Amino acid sequence: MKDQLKDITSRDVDFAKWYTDVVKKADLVDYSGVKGSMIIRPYGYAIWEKMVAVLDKMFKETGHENVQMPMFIPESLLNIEKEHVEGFAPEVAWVTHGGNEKLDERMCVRPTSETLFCEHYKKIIKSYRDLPKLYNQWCTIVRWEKTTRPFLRSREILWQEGHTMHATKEEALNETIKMFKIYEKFQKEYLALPVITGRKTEKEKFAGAEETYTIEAMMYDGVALQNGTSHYFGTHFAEAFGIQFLDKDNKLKTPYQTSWGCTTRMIGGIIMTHSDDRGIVLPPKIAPVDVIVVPIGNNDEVCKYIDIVTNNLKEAGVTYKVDNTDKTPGFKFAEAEVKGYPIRIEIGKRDLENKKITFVRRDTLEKIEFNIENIKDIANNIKKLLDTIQNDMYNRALNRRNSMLYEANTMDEFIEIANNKPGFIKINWCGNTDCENKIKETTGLKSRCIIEEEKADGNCPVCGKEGKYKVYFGKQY
RNA sequence: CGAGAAGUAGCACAGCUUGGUAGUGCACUUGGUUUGGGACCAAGGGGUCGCAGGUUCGAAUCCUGUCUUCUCGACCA
Repeated sequence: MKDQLKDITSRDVDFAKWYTDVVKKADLVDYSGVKGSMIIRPYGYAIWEKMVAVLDKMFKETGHENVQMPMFIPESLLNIEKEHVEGFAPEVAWVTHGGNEKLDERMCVRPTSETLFCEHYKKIIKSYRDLPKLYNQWCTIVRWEKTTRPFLRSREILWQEGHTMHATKEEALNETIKMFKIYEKFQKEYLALPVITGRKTEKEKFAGAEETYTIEAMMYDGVALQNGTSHYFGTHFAEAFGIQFLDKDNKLKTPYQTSWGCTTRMIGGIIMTHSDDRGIVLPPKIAPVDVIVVPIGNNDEVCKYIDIVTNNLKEAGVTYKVDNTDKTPGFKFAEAEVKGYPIRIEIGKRDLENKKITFVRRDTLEKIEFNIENIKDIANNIKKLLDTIQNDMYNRALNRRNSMLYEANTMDEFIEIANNKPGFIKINWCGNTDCENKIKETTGLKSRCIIEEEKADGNCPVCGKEGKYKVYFGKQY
């Protein structure tokens, strides 16, 4: 068995090249003629569909409803909330009309839809009885990024954005945390990503937000990937848009707002966390197909067992595909590995003569012999193995991440680690943006998040003053 | 947006220096033999050389512009 597939650059030789190689080889995306606008191919889109199905269910179970808002935002509407416009100004894409019709007003393609939702909420929120409003939309947005990479950074972004309005501050804060926790649960349990979660610093939070909570995943190379955010806006937008409601006490009040979003970037996150030199490795819970069945040789006995196995899998709700192409087994194995099907079942006459079928785990490439006398039990065994793979993938990623977490008490220590070791560095931070900026200037590292469950127990390595928070710093994609 | 590299068949590339009929390998199609880690034989199909100008009798090749992709920075989910 060759260690590395044809045409895939080794992960440890050139991580960036490896990433684009596996993404292409697994047929997840293709480039289009438009910079930063990738074509998501059927297999890549199937992964997104699985993510959408799980998340959408979680959103609906927590009372959210889906809507579809306009794609264009008039300039005057975008400009209503000041911090928001300033934050987004550099990456907004403006629309010009090529025909004879003159646009009365410049419009942009939505970079995010807070303003559109606010305009709508102003119309439909009159009473405390209208609250909360818990809306979400699945759509694409446009942010004019300068450098683009498939899934990690594109100009057209496929995502989900939730926008909610609440009668009280407490309720809105709860919503912000609730959705943040849903993202965390989803990424840990389904994507097998051992994410680090916390609050963004003043410098790093979303334009216009009072608080931003973030999901930070660490990739194989120790670089951070921000995989989802949940924002609490207070009444910033609501005030700017003049949204008010009459409360039970007959007083006019301003509602409190949140928004939260995650994107196809998560697909990039899975790949950069779990995959290897042979191709992508998908966590079973998000893989479009659980099992690839590879027949070897072609005789009645093999066909018979293909039928038995697939019928059992079907009944048990395990998704599968049979590779009936006339390629050689070696080709099929390699193909199955590039695509990252969690389990491969090999059914061949040589095995059948010995009363067995072979399972191969994609994550470890371990071969497991299964006795065909227990064939009725095959689906249960596969289900158990899928669970094991899911757990093992999470634990391996967790161990790897933990091995790249560091602490620094002095600036010298910080610089030493930043220059020599990939990963995140934890410090006691005084809370001053100047210190954050200084770290960025000297090492290029930015704050990932404030760790809420840990208390500061030392001084800020930059200014030497008493630390207020524990904060992770790291490079990011 | 700054620095660098690349774009020739679906993919990987050669040809360019020194302008003169578009090449190789893999993939694809058909027929046959094969089948436990990327099979073999035979016959075939497919490209206005990223795009637009220019120089020239003649441009994949020289010149200018432009678009896309990759790498490294700065900016961001």
